[in-house]
Amino acid sequence: MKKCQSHPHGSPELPELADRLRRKSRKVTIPRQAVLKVLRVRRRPLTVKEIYEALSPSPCDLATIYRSINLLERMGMVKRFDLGEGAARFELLAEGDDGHHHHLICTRCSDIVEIEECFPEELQAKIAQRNGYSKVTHRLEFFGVCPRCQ
Amino acid sequence: MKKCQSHPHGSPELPELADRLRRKSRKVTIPRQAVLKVLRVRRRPLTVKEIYEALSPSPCDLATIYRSINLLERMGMVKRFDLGEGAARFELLAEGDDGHHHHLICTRCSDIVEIEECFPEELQAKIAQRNGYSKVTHRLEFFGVCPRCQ
DNA sequence: CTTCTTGCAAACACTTTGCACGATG
DNA sequence: CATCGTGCAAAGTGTTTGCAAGAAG
Repeated sequence: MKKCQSHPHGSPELPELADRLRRKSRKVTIPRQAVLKVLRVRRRPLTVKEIYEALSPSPCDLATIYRSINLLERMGMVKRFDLGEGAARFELLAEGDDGHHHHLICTRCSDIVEIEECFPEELQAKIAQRNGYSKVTHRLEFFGVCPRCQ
Repeated sequence: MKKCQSHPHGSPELPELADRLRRKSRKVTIPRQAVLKVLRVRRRPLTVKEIYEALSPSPCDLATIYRSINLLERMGMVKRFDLGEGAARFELLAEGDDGHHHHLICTRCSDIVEIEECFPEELQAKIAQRNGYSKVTHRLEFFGVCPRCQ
């Protein structure tokens, strides 16, 4: 009797995720479903350790989470972010979404807000051109002190 | 008979660096001078391993490089960059320079170009304000394919 | 001669991998 | 039942730390 939430935040539902796995002839296993579920329920980008802890009291091996998350990343279902904390963070991606967006992170409590703004395209084009680079993208994250930590 | 180069790229000279150390009552040791020298001669941000290799055939311990670089960072003489490669990179800072700038990195050969453009201030202010964050900065790096790798 | 640094080795945190057992399709 | 995934343990990075020997001021 599971509630049929309509994609809050654009998060795909679990059955859809299972489908995506099957379509690529990947097995839909307990750990993979669990990882997807955690990523879907928690909104902010999670570290592997956070996923692991969210999975207890019936956790799976850390190695399994790493393998799952890497698979999901290769399949384009999950996006990896490096917020410079030493550990990578992962976010669920809606189908077709390339996941390009940025975050604002509280340097005190690690609260994370998703940001819609992006680096201006014309400016990036100018940078690419001036240096003769092609296929230029960027990685951009903001840091500050959140309201509650001030 | 060392050439008295005038700060290319704004890099401080070695004696000046030694002075900065002494002023903070830190000892001017062989390894520290060596690390500073490597950072000064090579222009691009270097990893600890690169510094280590540049130091051979008379290298010092890796731990010493880590300790030196951390000290120099705390003293504001060196700036750490996380370009998402797993290993941090370090650049020499001119005195007074906070080192805030960005890079364009070739995803094929890891060539690194320094970029003068920055994320627009008004936009950043807007982001900070909308989310109630204070003291907001950003980390921004560009990735692409350099002319030679295309 | 006192204090700070170094080298070495061990310890750490995050992540990956080899292999035999186990579950999925 | 063939294939793929898991748990476990070990190994691999990048980085830090404890400690005794050594160098700088």
